[in-house]
Amino acid sequence: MKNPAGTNSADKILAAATRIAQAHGYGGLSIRDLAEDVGIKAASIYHHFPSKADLAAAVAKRYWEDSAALLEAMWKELNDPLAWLRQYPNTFRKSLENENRICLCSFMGAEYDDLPQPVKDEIQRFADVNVAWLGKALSAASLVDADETERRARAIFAAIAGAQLMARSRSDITLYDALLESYRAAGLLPA
Amino acid sequence: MKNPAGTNSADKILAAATRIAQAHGYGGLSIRDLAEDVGIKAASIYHHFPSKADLAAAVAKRYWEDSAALLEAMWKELNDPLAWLRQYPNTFRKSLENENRICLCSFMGAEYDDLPQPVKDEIQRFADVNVAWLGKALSAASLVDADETERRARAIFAAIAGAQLMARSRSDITLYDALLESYRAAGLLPA
DNA sequence: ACCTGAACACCGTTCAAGT
DNA sequence: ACCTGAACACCGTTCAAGT
Repeated sequence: MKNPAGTNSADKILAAATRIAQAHGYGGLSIRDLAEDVGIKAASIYHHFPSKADLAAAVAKRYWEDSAALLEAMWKELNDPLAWLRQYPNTFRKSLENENRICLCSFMGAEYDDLPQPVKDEIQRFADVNVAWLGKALSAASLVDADETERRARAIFAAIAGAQLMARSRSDITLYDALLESYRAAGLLPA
Repeated sequence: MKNPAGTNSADKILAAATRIAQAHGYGGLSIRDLAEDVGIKAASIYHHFPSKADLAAAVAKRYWEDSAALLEAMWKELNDPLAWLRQYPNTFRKSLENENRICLCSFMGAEYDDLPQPVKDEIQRFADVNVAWLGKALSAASLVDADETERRARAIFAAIAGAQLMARSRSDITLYDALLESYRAAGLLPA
């Protein structure tokens, strides 16, 4: 590695592109704006990534990799299964705190029809990683029957994505908290 | 009224624009494509709607009005509170059946940052109408405490939107059904 | 390797001119 | 009233040419 992480152009482009895509989606990710953000010309972006599709796929790949690392760290940091499930929604809350952004996976889920296949694949990996982690946590907590953990994990993931989306469309992060509290009160998540 | 509903140009434009927006969003709604869909030239769209923002606001307005009428009809057709709550997710299922489209409100919720204010307002009305209806149904069913109905109604709406989004990103309508079943098993919706 | 000007195809929008 | 071709200023994207 020549440079520390985040200091070379490709890293800067990926970081800026992620921020833009979380607020404006794939369609709203403008190469000209992105280039200006990074401090180069639009055409120069294509020196680092062969196309917008490749760039977006790289963004989505790094996105789920970072998410996996974060979940792994949380797993090691806490040792209470209920604490894992308590903490989990916070990663989605962070996006809203970050200027009302949402999960890349949610935005691109909406844009699904217009996504290049490689981007679709990486986006699905994000959901897979999250659902798998939730399944592990649910199993450890012994909250639902073994043959129901996978289904429940998916339901929790979908419901949290929906809560994030609704909170964004009201620009109201307290709505996100209230929705999560309702999920807990209803029994979808442990109280 | 000169023509039956849906036969004049403005109606055809609104219907086509709605379909496009449910698949590609506000940003993905191209006036040129829309015009071709309707069989006129792009410039002619502006004879019926002064701007894209006005068109989108009209689309969103009609969308929640249609939704309100549909919910009203369902209310009158069935007389069992539990049947209302059973039937409700079907309206969202219909969008997915219709070539993997999603609720206009969900897509534009993601695009929130890029929406003209009049469009934002109409989109919020859709959520308001749906949450209010769900609240009425929950009250009638006496499923949750009176001071919890509003919160629960919002939670159900958000969770269903999330399920629809996740199902779209997998192009898998059976996933939508499975998620709804999990919500019921978990206690978010009546079984 | 890294960057760029210029070109291309597209977009929302306008307008004068048609029926 | 309703429609249109042509034009405008713009933008994402590409590519050949620079250093």
